[in-house]
Parts: sequence; structure tokens; C-alpha cells
Amino acid sequence: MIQKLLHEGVEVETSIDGYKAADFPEITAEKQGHKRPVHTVVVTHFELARMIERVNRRFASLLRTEMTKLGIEDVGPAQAMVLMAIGDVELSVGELLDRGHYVGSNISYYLKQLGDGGYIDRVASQRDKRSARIRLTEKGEQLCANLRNAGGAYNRVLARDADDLRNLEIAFQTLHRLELVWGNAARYGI
Amino acid sequence: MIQKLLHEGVEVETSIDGYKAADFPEITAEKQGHKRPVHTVVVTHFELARMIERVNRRFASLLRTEMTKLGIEDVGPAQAMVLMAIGDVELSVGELLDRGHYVGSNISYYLKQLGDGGYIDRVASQRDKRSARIRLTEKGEQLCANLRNAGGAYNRVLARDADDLRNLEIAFQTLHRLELVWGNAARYGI
DNA sequence: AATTTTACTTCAAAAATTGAAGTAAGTTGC
DNA sequence: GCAACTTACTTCAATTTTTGAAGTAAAATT
Repeated sequence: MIQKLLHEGVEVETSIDGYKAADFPEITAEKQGHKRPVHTVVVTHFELARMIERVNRRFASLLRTEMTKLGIEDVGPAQAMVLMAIGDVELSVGELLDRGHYVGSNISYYLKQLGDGGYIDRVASQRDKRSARIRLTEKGEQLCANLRNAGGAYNRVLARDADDLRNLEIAFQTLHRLELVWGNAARYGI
Repeated sequence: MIQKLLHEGVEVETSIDGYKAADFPEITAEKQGHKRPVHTVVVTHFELARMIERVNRRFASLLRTEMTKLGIEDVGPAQAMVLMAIGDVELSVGELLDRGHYVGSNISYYLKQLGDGGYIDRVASQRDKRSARIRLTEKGEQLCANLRNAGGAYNRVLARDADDLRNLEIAFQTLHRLELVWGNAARYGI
């Protein structure tokens, strides 16, 4: 019965991309117990990717206007994201690369601007003088704090109740899974 | 009890961004019944945004390599996403703008390249000669089909069982919610 | 018929991203 | 202990992507 529903879900209208039932073979083959109502829509990885692209665009422009409101002119939203990625810890460029899946030269470029703007400090580690240790300056922390503060309004709207929270967390974990799958695929092939 | 847990969740270690309990006031105030285990982590909208940025980056590079494999040299991943956004329907530029939250001049630029590459056809609508109707050519459809085909492997990995599917769907819907909230905020203020 | 609005396009500039090459510090093998 | 290799970045020169202002032509409005 559940398999039936799932299988029929494959033909449903909400999908834009189109996909084959054969792409989800385990679903029709497996038996499982469920506690929750069943979806009639199957989401493909392309639909998700397009959604992610859109949402990312939206957030970037939101961040841009938020920063304009704050009077930040010397760095853009991408640099602000780097700042948020650094957070309140001290780390090396390499660790930062991992945190955001950036490309090295890209981060170097951002860090230069952030350094010039006085948002970060860089100290060469004395253990390994190749490795630059990065941390936010007062100014950098202030910007992060302001952005987080502005973000509070969104958290209140997005996380109204425990259900919302659960969904946000599932979304987060699912995106993390995408991150791993897509990342591994890029490195080792699927 | 649940409120306790949620409230304590606010202080939990997984969070990178840091945030205040006051940003989630309804949670501590409301009583609700639950069928599922409770999370100990609260996801902020910034953490999600950073995750989305990372995942987006990963997907773009995946798409790039996939296209290289297919021998596509004349257009990039961004253009391919536009192609996927068009899908198998005929639509106007305006409709396409809505589909991807693009900026007009941006889409114009992409459509020009896609047109030059022979991936799309554009016909002026005879109802309204300002409005260009866009649709994929044979070549465009072929590229989409190839990409979807390559994507099948990811769908199989990502959607192994009904639980996966449900999570993918929740992620999709949650992202859609983010899209709306962030989009409205950008237009009307929060 | 004049004005305004819509639906795009064009262009120039800026921002973001990539990739190849470089540098300096560590590490390893002999 | 020193040559060769690796690591941890940076620099630079493209390329790609995105923006924003200005333009055009068709439709709608007044």
C-alpha cells in the first residue's frame, strides 16, 4: 500500500524535472513500517539543486541589503559569509577551506580584503610558519554580531514551534548528506 | 519536558554561529504533543545559509565535471541550470525569472549564450510581441536528458528508502519556506 | 494621441571564481 | 645534513557570473 503510493508518486505533477521510477528502485522493493503520512511527491536531486540555487541567491541579496543597512561598503556578502564561517575561533586557512568548501585562491582573495578592511587578524603560527592563523578582530566580531542580531528576526519567523525546528533540523541534515554525496562524487566519482 | 530539552538545546555544542534563546521564544512558551524523538540542536538561519552555500558550490562543481564529461564546452553550469529550469515547457522570459529568482539582465545574458549555442529557440509571442517565448531545442533537450540521466545515480544514492524520501521532501519544503521568507523580507522588509 | 507601463535587451563595470604558477616552510630519504 | 618532495598557502591573470543603469519596442492607459 505504501509502496503503491510511493510508486504512484513518481508520476505526480509537482515535479518539474521529470525522472524515472527506476531511479528509486529500493522504494518499490522494500517493506517498511511507517508512523507518518506518506508524500505523493518525489523530490529529485536536480529539483533540490535548483531550489538550493534559488534560496542561495535570495539569501545573498538579503545579506547584501542587511549589510547596506549597516553601512558596510568595503566587503560584500561573500566575504561576510567567510567571516561567519570563521566565527569566534582561531583557525588556519586550511581549516577555513574545509568549512566552506572554498577553493584556496578564492579564500586567499577574500582574506586579503577582509584583512585590508580590518575585519580579521592573521598571525603566522609558530609551530608551522607556513600556516596563517586567522581570527576576527573587534570590528569583524562586531559585524558578525550585527548580522546575527539582524538574523534573529528570521529565526523567530522560521522557528515558530517545535515542528518548525524539527523540519529545519531535518533540512540541515539532509543538506549535509547532499554535501557529502556530491562532494565525494566530485572527488572519487559516484 | 520537551520545552526543557529544546531550551537546553539552545546551548548545545553543534552550533557554530551561536544565537540567543530569545530568538526562539515560542518554543519555550508552547505546549505540544510529539510522536518523534526530540533534537538537541537548534539550527539557525545562518547555519542553514552557510550550509546552502556550501552545498550549492558542491553541486555547481559536480555539474561542471558532468558537463565536461559530456564534452560541453560552450556553456557553463549556470546556463545548464537555466536549461533545467526551462524544462520541457515553453515559457516567457518573465516566467523564467520567477522560476529561478534571476535578475532580468542576467537571464538575458544566459539566454543569449544558450541561443548562440543552439540550446534554445526563441519565438516572439504573437499575442504580445514584447514577450519572447523560450523553449529547448533538440540539442537543449538532449543536454537536459543527459544531465538527468547522470543524475539518476545520485537519486539512487540519496533516496534509498522511504525515510530518505521523506527527509528529502521535508528539506525541499523547508527550503521553499526559506525562499519565501527571505524573498518577502527582501521586498517588504521582515 | 500622448503617457505610462511592461517585457525584455544591451552595455559597462564590479564581484566572484578558477587555474596555473610561485614561494617559503616543513618533511623525508639517503 | 642536504636534495627532493610535500604542504600551506599567495599571487596573478583569466573567465565567469552578477549587477545596475540605460535603452527599445510593444502594449495598456488616460
